Amino acid sequence: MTLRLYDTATRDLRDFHPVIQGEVGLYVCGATVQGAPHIGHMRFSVAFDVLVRWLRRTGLRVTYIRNVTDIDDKIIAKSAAADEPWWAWAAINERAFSDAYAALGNLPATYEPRATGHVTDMVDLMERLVEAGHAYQAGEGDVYFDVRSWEQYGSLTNQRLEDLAPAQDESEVSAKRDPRDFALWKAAKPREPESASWPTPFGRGRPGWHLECSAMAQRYLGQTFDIHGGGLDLRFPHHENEQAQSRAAGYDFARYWMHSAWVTQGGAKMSKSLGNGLLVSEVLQRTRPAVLRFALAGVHYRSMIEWTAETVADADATWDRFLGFVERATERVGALPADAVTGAELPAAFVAAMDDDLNVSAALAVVHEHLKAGNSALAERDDHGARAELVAVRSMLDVLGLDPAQWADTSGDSRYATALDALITCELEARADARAARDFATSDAIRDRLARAGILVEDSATGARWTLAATPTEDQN
RNA sequence: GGUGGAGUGGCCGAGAGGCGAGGCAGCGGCCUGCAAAGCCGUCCACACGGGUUCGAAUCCCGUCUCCACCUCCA
Repeated sequence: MTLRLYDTATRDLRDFHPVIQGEVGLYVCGATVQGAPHIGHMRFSVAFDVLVRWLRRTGLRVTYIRNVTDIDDKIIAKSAAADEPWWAWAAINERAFSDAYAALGNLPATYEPRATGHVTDMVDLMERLVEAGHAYQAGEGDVYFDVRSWEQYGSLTNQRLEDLAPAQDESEVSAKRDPRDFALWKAAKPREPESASWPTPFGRGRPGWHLECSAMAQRYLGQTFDIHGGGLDLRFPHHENEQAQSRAAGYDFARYWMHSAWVTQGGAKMSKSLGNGLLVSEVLQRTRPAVLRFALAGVHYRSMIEWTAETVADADATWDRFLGFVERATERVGALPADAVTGAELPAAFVAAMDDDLNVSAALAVVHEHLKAGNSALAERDDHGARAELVAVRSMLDVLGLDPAQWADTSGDSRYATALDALITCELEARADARAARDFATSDAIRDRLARAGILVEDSATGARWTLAATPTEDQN
């Protein structure tokens, strides 16, 4: 069984064969750090994190590049409005993105290059394109890619040049040979800070968005690499332009193109301009990070996720089921060594699902089957069976970045947890005594009192255990 | 207008010619002093209209609805 991935360029599933046996180069377009991340931004990061985890789990060595676009029109405009230097504004938001990526359990990228750190690479690429006759200087220091010089323009998104609507910005059109030509380089403007421009043979200016990614991908992954990813909305013009300029410069560039779908609200794409962007930081105030990750990662990466209260509630319930089993099983059979999870042989059905273009829904169905078997084993006091299913469940969830044992809350001072457990154990002992004496009024009063504090009591086959309520109850604020 | 995608049971969501997807909620049962958790059962759907086929949610033809990109966007 080989991995099959949906290639946006060919619009079908293709067997995945890396350029270099055993290694994968993956470039994913990261964020333009003009503002704080909303949950829609996390969709791509989670989707490609699952891809990276799966590739690595199957034994491939993955070089994962996720760039940061830290110079662009909006960053300059917003920083000016906020009276901050553009680079400070970019840094603040880059930090917010990094925090959000980490909070959702995304593995760090191998390298996370910033556009401003690769200006010379971009200028080199631009000069090469000008020399080859695929780009030209216009006006003060603008450099454009000549789309008519490149016959294959439009091949990524299956569009013909004559079908593309011409750009509407009249002021820019004048300098271009063709209104569909796109900027490789933008001349410095008098009102913009001088630090936001760099010298080039064509004059001072700053890079266009598309050029950045072509240059950085080549710097870290070479002239030909395996997979280029990003959000679906980047297909055109961004990725089309990247491919055109890279190939026109003589490089093969990406061999597979993958695009993740987005998060919608009321059917519309979540975005700040529509005012429906839920900030990650806001959502995490009332939703456990693992639940947010599950909500984003539990659906196929090419399907839209309509975000409602029920989306979160569903994810919450399922996560509790995962967590509950792993905790109960671990209490019974003891903690598993790390390599028992990461080195376990995965159920064949799970492998088949993941190999089928990362079909996480089908993969999760396999998880649920093993979870059910594990719960049954626990009920039958079959420790061998319970352990085997614990290994299966945790190893599968680990591939999705959702191993409950890894999401255990280790924040804060463990002395508090120990003290809390001791106190609750006292309560549970008192309750057990009352139950033994068939004084159910007392035992229920204890249970109710704990419940009001957000502590849930379960009577398992081997005695009472307690958990914290998943979501803060309604009376809290 | 061009390009790409989607419509599956109360809800979420896989599948893609015959075999139970899975989950949530509901209902019935088991377990429990009662609960909770868990387990078992139940709920048999595929936008619409035709057609092909022994057999279609899955193929073909037509229709409707929705979304996205074509301007910055994960």
